[in-house]
Amino acid sequence: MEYLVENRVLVATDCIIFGFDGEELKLLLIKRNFEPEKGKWSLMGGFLRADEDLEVGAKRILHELTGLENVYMEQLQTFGEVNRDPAERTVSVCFFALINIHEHDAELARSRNGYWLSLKERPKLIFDHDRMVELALQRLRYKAALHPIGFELLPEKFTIPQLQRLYEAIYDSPFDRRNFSRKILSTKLLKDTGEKNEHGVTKKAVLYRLDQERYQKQFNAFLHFMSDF
Amino acid sequence: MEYLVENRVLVATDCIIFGFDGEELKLLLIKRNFEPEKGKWSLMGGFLRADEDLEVGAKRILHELTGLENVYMEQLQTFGEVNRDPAERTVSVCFFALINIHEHDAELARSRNGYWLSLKERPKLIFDHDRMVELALQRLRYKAALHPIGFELLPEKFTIPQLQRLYEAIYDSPFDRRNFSRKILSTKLLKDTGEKNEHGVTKKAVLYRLDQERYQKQFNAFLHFMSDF
DNA sequence: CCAAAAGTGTTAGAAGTACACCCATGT
DNA sequence: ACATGGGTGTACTTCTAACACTTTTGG
Repeated sequence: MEYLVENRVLVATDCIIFGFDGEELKLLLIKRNFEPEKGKWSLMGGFLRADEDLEVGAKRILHELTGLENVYMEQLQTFGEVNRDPAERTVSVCFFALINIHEHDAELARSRNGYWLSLKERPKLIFDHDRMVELALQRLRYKAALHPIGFELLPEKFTIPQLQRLYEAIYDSPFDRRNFSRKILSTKLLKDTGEKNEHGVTKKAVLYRLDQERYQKQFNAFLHFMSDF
Repeated sequence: MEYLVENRVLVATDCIIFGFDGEELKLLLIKRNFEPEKGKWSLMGGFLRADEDLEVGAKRILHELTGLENVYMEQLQTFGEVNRDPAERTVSVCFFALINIHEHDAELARSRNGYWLSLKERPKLIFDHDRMVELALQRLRYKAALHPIGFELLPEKFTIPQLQRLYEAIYDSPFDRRNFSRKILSTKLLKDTGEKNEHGVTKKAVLYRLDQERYQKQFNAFLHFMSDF
């Protein structure tokens, strides 16, 4: 009795894609050139296929826009209000992804009408996508305060001041340089590469890379990153 | 093209219902007297109706088993592997609930074949329900270390030793009495009722109640509860 | 030589942890 | 009077937060 076709709904996946350009957090958003809501901005999304695992579907959708695989991606929440999509009953399982903004396939993104927009100054999005972004930001802040996920947004080699600018962007507030660097180094998650940043216009900063082994081990260890948060 | 009936799936809701009997954490589980998997144990679940918001559906399903409303309930995660339900493609949005075990409608639960079983010694559950319980416990531990949600599992008036036994059950490890009580009281979330526990066989402990006003305010404030965690 | 960003150390206060003694109650 | 569990204080250690000077580099 409960297995009626009328009770089946479309399951969609929407993806909040974060990037960092060295100055501020960005979102990869779609300027829709298709119906519904053509011409408006939305998250990247798509429908789950009948023969596809949920996580696989989410990764497929991310891949279709960025060309990337093996990306940090986490399930955020499922949105299921009856009228969230005016066209048809659709339940959306949201994911958020952290990617290195310089590594994605920019042409592919552009061909799908994807644009990197400032998180803070983003346009209004369709449906309940604004709520999704809000929640994703909240989750990112929460998570990044306790777990070392920020690195996912940076290139392989990065400096501590770069990392600090990232955290300042995430929390939209400044941190003390000395305390920040001490705290980060005390986690032992960074390895000195011996190299120095060539792009600096002043004193060149030391480039670090993640200590992958420790990173894997400590990932769920519940560090205490941003105490001021 | 994507709006095919074949791409529609059933959306179910499963609910991990936690309770605390003063000694250990319990789960409200269903001994299935219906197909599929008749005779086996499962979480309480049901299908989302086509005209029903997701959260409303989850609350309906919880209500059908416990008779309770206004329960602490939080979305856990959505499980969507293709073959998770062998009978038909079903995506399950999981919720977990914290309830005061003495307040639910025991007859109603029994009439639906609901039984409170020990979390630690629970039987194997059907489908991917064991994973759901694991994840729910993990989330409960995570959350309870930072937010004051434990109170949801206790009666309106409770003693600090009771609260401590609850936290010890959640983390399956002992805490120091003196530090625990100092830490809890320092949050200012408890109000002394002036009454004392009548059930004690030795010294009677002071009964507290939540300071609702502060509770609401501080709920998202990111306290640091169990530092030993 | 000046401006701009990187690197580093110290100190005071707060919070966390470990630990011991006294009190109230029922048997 | 004794066993059981409740209540409280103190000292030690660790973490956090605030803060200033020196170094490197390009222009």
